Amino acid sequence: MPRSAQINPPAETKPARRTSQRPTIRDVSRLAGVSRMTVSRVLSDPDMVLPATRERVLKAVADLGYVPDRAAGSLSSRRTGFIALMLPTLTNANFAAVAHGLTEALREAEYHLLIAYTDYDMAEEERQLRNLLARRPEAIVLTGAVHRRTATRMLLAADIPVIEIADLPSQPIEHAIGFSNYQVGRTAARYLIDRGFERIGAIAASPDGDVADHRGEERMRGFEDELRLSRRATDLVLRHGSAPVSFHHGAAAIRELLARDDRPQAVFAVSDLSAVGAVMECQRLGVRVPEDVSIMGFGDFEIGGEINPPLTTIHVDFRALGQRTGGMLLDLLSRNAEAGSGEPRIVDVGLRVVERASVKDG
Amino acid sequence: MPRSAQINPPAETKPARRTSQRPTIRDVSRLAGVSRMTVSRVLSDPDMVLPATRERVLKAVADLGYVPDRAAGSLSSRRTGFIALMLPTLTNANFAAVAHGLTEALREAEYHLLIAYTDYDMAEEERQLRNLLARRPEAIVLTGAVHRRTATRMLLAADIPVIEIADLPSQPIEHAIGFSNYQVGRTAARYLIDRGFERIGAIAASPDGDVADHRGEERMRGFEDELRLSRRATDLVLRHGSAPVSFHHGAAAIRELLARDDRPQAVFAVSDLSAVGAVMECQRLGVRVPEDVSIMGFGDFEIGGEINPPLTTIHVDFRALGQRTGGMLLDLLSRNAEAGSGEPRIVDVGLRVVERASVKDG
DNA sequence: ATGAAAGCGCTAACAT
DNA sequence: ATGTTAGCGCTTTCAT
Repeated sequence: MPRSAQINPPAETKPARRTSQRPTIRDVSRLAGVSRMTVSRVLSDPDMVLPATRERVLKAVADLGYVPDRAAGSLSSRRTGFIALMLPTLTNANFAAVAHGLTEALREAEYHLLIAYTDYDMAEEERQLRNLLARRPEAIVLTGAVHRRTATRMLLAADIPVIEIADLPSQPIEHAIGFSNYQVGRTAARYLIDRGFERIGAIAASPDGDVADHRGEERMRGFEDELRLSRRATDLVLRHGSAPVSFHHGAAAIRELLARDDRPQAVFAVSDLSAVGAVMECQRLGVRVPEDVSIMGFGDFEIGGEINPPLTTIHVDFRALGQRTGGMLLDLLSRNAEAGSGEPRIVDVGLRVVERASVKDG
Repeated sequence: MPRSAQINPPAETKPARRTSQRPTIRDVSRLAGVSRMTVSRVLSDPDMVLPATRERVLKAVADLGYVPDRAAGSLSSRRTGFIALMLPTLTNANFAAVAHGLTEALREAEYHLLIAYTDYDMAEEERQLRNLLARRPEAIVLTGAVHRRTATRMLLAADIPVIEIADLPSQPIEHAIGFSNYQVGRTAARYLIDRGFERIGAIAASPDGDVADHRGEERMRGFEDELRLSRRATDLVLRHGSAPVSFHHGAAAIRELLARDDRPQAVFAVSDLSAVGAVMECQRLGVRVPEDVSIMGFGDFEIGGEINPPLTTIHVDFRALGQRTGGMLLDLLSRNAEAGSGEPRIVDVGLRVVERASVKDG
């Protein structure tokens, strides 16, 4: 191929006192005898380059073990390929499933998930949010409903698509995809009332300062509202310990409830984890489920279906939620390239009672 | 403050046709009437700047809602603040705990975890690895022991600290922190042999092409070796279904084992998940644990301690593993700034049998 | 089909 | 204590 016959060295010969030893696009271009742009094209849009040139470049890339630096690419192209995801915790099967589903949906589109989690702490949410935004994600996904004002402001200022998931907020920041935790509570109460129970209880964590499970509390609010509407007492709704709940929580809470004079006939647990813990504790106490007490959970965790008796629960498809979020994201990001980002989208994925054997008729 | 009296506009006045609306360091510098470097200093090393100047800059930052672009910063400083973490899956409580522990350890040092997972697929590991390296992490943590050759080569070429975790590889790439899965198997077998059992079985997933649970298979190898050393038969070691295992796996596998003429007296499950599933299935079948069959698991998942009878298992502290990895990382990255990175470090966090009620003496 | 110039938004290194 | 210069490693844009 013709190379310019100038006396001064061409650009790609420019020496550099580099700190790192990793090859750059310039090293590849020199080795292949092309300009940096040609290397860039081979890597991003191979058909734009003559096959012969392309092969030469590809060989140079392989020989050097060249891996492009996305930070540099992002800076130039203004596309980072990051999607930010903020979760309360990773050590919850349902949230982990969301992350899993999302990653899958985004994998082909070459987006990379940036995960942060808050440990149910709103101050931490704000800190994490700032860190995330510094990475210039092209969109942000977070568990919805309650944020601090400054957090909301930062979100708005970022000027990227925002999707709130899991909890359907009454005032979404922009897009939302999830279900109503309030509705979960009402549904659970309705279900137990319809089974004919009179003394109905619940177990949840107590709301506690900055570290709180707002989602769980919403479920309890719905639960109590529905009880009241049916003229049932709400004094068997127990707030015990602090979030996040787990097996022990349920065990301790059911013990407390069973010790009461007006022991409940049926109990709704804020999470399957608590519910399973409660069932296990009943086994140990010789209290039969559901004959002596019916127990119902939320979240449809795998373990719930495996215990004896299997747990009646309320199911939300978190993995599908993650995948749908991924779909919406892809759509948002592609049409963002064309026209205005369009209307906020609110999707209720709904919920359903999964009837198993831990609840009988009252 | 004195500004140069040149006719051409000084640098900070330079107009830019920017695509994005987000404020840059230049906007802040203009508003505060200082140079960009001063802004940079206020944000990274505030004490270096006069209090009065600092306040002015901070106000400008707040007024504009300025969030620095880390991609640009990384490019310039050659420090991305990323640590890469590659896991088989996020939907396993123990791996999630590793991620959790690691994040905690790194949080203060302002490192950001880049998580990828392979779904136990080695081809995917390679793809993910390339994506991760393109983000120029300062170190990489991965679940150890088995990698493809090209993956190992990429890791070496990246010239950053590599820590293999969970599984202690026989030939570590560099640093390693974990335990020996082979030893887990031997320990389990030894424990059951010492309890006096003769017919000892095990349940695991069958190794299956590219998608395989090498760690689980290692455990089985150790288990079988120990059985042989004690002249026990290994024909009750059952490979059933495919990884990753869960409750159903254990239920199905124990059914198969119990149906045999030479039904085992004791069974080691490759994971607590399988073990719990097995115990639950026994409950349903009316097979008493441990009277009719003893069951032992691995991983010490929370649920194992909650069921009836509580599960005897082998414990590895994954969260501590994550935290220790974080500590090693911090140390490696700081001393990397000083001298050579030093010797490879291999840490065995060990394991211990947690004796509960699901195993009795044979 | 390929290349040259310019610049993305920062910070290291060297002034002053 | 603060400013200036010169890039970091890419991609955009505009030539050719």
